[in-house]
Amino acid sequence: MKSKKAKPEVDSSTEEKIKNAARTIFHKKGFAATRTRDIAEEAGINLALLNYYFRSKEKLFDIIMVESMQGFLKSVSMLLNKEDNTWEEKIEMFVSSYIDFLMGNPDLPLFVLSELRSNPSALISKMNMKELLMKSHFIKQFQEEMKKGKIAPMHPLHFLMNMVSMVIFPFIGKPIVSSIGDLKEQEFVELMQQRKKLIPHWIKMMYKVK
Amino acid sequence: MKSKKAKPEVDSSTEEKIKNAARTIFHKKGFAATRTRDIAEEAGINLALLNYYFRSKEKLFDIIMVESMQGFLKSVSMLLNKEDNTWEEKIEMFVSSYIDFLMGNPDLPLFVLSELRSNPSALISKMNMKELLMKSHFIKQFQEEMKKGKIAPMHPLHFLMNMVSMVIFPFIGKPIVSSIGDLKEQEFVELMQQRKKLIPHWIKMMYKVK
DNA sequence: GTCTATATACGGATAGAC
DNA sequence: GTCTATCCGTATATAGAC
Repeated sequence: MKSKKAKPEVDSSTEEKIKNAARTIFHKKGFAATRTRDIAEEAGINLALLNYYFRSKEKLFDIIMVESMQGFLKSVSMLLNKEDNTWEEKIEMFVSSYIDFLMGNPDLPLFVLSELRSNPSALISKMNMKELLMKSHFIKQFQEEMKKGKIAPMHPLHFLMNMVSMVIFPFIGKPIVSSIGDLKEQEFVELMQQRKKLIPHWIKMMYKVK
Repeated sequence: MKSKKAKPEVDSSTEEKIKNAARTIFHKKGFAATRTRDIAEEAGINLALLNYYFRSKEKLFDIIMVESMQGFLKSVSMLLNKEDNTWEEKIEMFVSSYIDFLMGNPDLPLFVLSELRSNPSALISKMNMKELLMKSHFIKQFQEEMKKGKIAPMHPLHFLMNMVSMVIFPFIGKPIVSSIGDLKEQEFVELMQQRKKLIPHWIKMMYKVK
């Protein structure tokens, strides 16, 4: 779109301001419900500038979407592929850092998952997550434990789904959860903090062979 | 909208056809991305008829939304308030019936949760889920177990979130999950069938006091 | 690069014939 | 009740001045 200057500007160049505004609003409302006017206003610039920098709403959206997917998956894959920790340690690190990440990006999971529904194969196929996750060192460790008989045998996907779901779901269901539990924002945060310790504990318990 | 006939027609009256079409498309694409023209086409009728029966897109949407919320919560609250089973039995019944329900309505959870984000307090406040769930017989049973020291003490919300998330998340994340695991539709179904037995087992394990 | 003004397209809703 | 044709608001995108 625009060539980088030799001396890069501060992070709030016009282009960055638009991207940040777009990220905020796309995450909150999704592609279809977002109006470019709202992005322009949020960014404090004029509507025409948005098209000057990004040509179209779709193009801007694609950029945000790719970055969001990367953020969504980065911490997962990074941790899962470290070779120098036990799988229990990795779970602790993953759960803790992912909850922190989601506290700063609470709208991201619902955004990614619901946009993926409208747009099934397009992006997913590009980033081959199968290799990334199913053949990761972490999954291998997990399969080792099964061989040793220390945890019950099952498809590794169950394990992955359970861990990720327990971390992510409270953020996806935040409105309902807060309503059911009658939680103020601060109380929600406290519950999430508790889960950093609780989830790894639960995971260690739940797969034990009797 | 339209007064019921004394002899009710078959289920595929025009009004029902439109509602069914609307449900399908709203669930798949959400409110903003759905065009009334698509609903009309899916229903096999003309666009004008849609407005004749439901006045506006919003009105039609509200009807679908309320029904969806009820479906989304009905099986939860029904089972949780039965008085004549142990909590372990209730978990088994809930998980099994809810997974079956979601197999027939795979798009419903993501639909409800993402529309709730745009429309926070509107509907949620109407159906007071706090009373329904937190004061349910099921939660009381759970709290009894904690008093007896049979399961570790914690906020009941953790328990609720974990159970619901393990059931729902695979459906919400189906595109990603299927991509990661390289699953065909049939394989996905098999995994879900397995979870009917696995989730109750995991839940019994994970809260045990050492 | 940034703005104002405007062209153009699209989607929801209605008028009116049958 | 159901259709065709059309209106009209809204949102994206562009032209053109500064």
